[in-house]
Amino acid sequence: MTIGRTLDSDPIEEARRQWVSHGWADAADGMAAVTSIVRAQQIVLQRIDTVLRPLDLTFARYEILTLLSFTKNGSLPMTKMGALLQVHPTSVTSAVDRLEGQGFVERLPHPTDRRAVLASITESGRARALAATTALNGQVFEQLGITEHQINQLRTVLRALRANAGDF
Amino acid sequence: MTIGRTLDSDPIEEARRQWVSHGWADAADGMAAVTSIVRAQQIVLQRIDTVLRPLDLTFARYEILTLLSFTKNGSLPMTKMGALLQVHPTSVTSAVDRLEGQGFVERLPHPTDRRAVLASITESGRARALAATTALNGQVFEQLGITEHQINQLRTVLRALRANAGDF
DNA sequence: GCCAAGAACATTGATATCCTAATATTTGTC
DNA sequence: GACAAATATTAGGATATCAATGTTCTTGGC
Repeated sequence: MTIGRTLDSDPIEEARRQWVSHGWADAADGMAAVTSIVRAQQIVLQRIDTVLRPLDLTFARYEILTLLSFTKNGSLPMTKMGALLQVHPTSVTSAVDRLEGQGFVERLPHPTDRRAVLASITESGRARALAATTALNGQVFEQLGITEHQINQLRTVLRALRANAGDF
Repeated sequence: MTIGRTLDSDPIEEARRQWVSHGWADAADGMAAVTSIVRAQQIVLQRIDTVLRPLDLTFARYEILTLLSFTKNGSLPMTKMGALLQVHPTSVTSAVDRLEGQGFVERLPHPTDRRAVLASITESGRARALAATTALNGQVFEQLGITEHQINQLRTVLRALRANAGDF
């Protein structure tokens, strides 16, 4: 469901004007950029969830399935997945709980470390991941509504932001 | 708390390479852009929450307080706030519940529409909003770690994306 | 003008997710 | 061998979404 009807002006630009007139001009552009990121994430995640819902997946679970499908033998330790996907260990646990209940993943003991647990993708998990990727490619990733040049600007700038935050 | 240690390479670029080698080159850049947006939002929201936690606020509640502080008489109907901030009515209700419990907002009857409810900011709400803005400006909005030029690129591109999604 | 049907407003309850804190077990190190 | 670190989990709190509900307003047919 779309939230609210179309507004006559851009709320973020309006907020930016408020920042300037309150004497916070030095922070105005940064505030607008941050708010834009938050809003853009809401938009794309909503589209993603709409596409994934018929497949009984969320974006977090889709990311795990796809990551596992890319590995050599289809399995990774829980902690390793959390590190690669930048999510909390608890989120990995709950997501794998659900994926296991759906039959898309199974937990296996780590061969050498008895503390660790391997999450291993099943055949039906592979099939579902592929279906999800196909749907997302066609309905989201290729339909962002901005130019290829803008997409690459976005990637470059956000990579700088992520690098500065210590992401890699 | 930071999640995971520093990785040797960019996970998003790695995913992009996987996309290309699986024959999904047309969607690879869009996938990378979307994933970058999601990750960037995690980063900035985590910083924001860290700054706001000592002030007993979340970003959603901060947005409501700040919006109210910008209005002429410090009050707005619930629905109007939801439309301006692009959040669901239920989220507005729960956020105002909490703000009311904190004494930062009070509910007032709408003067002409008996269905509607006005949320009105209190004096302590104004003080808290100002303290939060000062903290966010100094510790987040002015410290994004990217250049002013990149900030403006980000605003421009994300504005196009939002416009295309029907945001305004 | 009157009234019934539909729309809008706010809320509640149910569900899912994420984050924080705390815990039990296992591993590694001095 | 003691002590610290790592791994995964559980429990609890907060938030967001969806579905459904009660109330009030608005509109269109008569």
